[in-house]
Amino acid sequence: MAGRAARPEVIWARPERTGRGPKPAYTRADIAAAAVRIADAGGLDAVSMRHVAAELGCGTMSLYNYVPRKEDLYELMVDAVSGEHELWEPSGDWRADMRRVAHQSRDLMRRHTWLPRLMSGIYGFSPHALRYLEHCLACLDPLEASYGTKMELVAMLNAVVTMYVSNELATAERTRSLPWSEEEETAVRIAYLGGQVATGAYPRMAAAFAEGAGPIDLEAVFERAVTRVLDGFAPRG
Amino acid sequence: MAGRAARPEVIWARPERTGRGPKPAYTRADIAAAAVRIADAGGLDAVSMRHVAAELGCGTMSLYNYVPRKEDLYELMVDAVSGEHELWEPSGDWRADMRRVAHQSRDLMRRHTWLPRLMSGIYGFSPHALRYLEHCLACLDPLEASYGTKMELVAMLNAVVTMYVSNELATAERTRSLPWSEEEETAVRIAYLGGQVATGAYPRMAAAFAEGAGPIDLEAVFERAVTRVLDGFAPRG
DNA sequence: AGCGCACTACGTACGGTGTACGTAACTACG
DNA sequence: CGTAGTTACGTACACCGTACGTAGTGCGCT
Repeated sequence: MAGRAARPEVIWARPERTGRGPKPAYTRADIAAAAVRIADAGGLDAVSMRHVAAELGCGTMSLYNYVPRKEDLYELMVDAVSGEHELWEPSGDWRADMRRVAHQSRDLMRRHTWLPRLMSGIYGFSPHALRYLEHCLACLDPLEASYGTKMELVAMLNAVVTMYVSNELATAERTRSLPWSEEEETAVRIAYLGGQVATGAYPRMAAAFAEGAGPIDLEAVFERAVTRVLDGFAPRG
Repeated sequence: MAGRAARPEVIWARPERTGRGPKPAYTRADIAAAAVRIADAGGLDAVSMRHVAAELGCGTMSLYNYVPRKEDLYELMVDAVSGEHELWEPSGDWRADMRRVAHQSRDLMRRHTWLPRLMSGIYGFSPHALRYLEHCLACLDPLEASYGTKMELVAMLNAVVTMYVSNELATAERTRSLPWSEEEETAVRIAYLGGQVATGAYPRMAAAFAEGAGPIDLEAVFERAVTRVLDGFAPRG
């Protein structure tokens, strides 16, 4: 009758250690690290309670002492890799600093390709997320704007970076690990798209694809996107 | 030895009807509609092959004649609701038109709250997505820019709208359907956040929360975000 | 006309999932 | 010191995606 109390709390609010029973064998950081290791190696779908428990070397159900629901495990994972954000002394040039933040976020998501999928569903302010946000706000000190506006800037930058990496990964993933060769794959897609476009129903799409015949410079796309976001918040003048 | 040929093709490339065997009992639209109905009522997690099949009134495995993998079912769903986009004759004012597009996207995601979760993982250009894109490009005809730039505009607008609705839904979802009362929930969160902030480690976060004491006007946040995106693409002057 | 094949339909079965629940060992607090 | 609250973990259940086999159906070819 231990009253596991499946109250849907925020996991960060529940203390990691309540000095009553036996010492917990693992820390939240341990568990998060194990889950991250699995996700990095085998993708997010490989992250199951059994799998993580096995990686830790404990029984499956023991995990539930630390993590009330799997969703919370996800939160732990996001927080863990958020800790990889390198924080620096703000330079005084908020645009340069935020640019650097954007690049770091992108690198982070490239390193942990499951991150974009999880970012959309996370509510809470995890410890590392707080540190990250505080750092962004510090970088934005030179910008004359309300904190509300600064938060909007950070949110918008994150949205753009996340979407960018999602697209990047989606196209990259598609070219890999298919029984078809890459050329055949793209050929099939081109054929389909070409067929649709050739109906004449989508003249502008046709023009767009004709225009972008060569390979797209994704790096340049990213830089432009970041620049545009920052421009939108720069004081007019 | 029917060679079900689980080739990872694009579902839109495979013809809906190959005039050989018995007539299919359902169309893709039927299936998509059933799945959408289920997702609207019970959330995305309620969408299972068995469930959708039951809703259609057929055996579970019959579904696999129409949809090779569940992921493709998702694509069908996204395409189906994309068809709800109302298209109009471009007004000549591209900013106004894109603003309207943004509002429509937001309404669509509010109506189908599972959409944001799926949007991140969809690669292909479904029929309705093509129509939608073509319409956006038509609205952008007055804007003097390359099609590449216009595509970037649409992508960015979508990213921002999606992220906005995700946040909106996340906060809305949290206040609902918990054994706790809403007041208690927010109290717990405030207590946690307040505790973190009170450590003094996050002075700017503290200031930000102090500043935004009142309820946030989400509508205004959305308008500002859209405006900023569009401003970023307006010709300098 | 009639054969054959590609297609539909669907039941069964397998390996996986999240997690509720019960039991046993353990430790800090009253 | 007892006892309450915690950790540890095995078992069990409902559900998932889907591979596979079988039976029936009707178009296309000879």
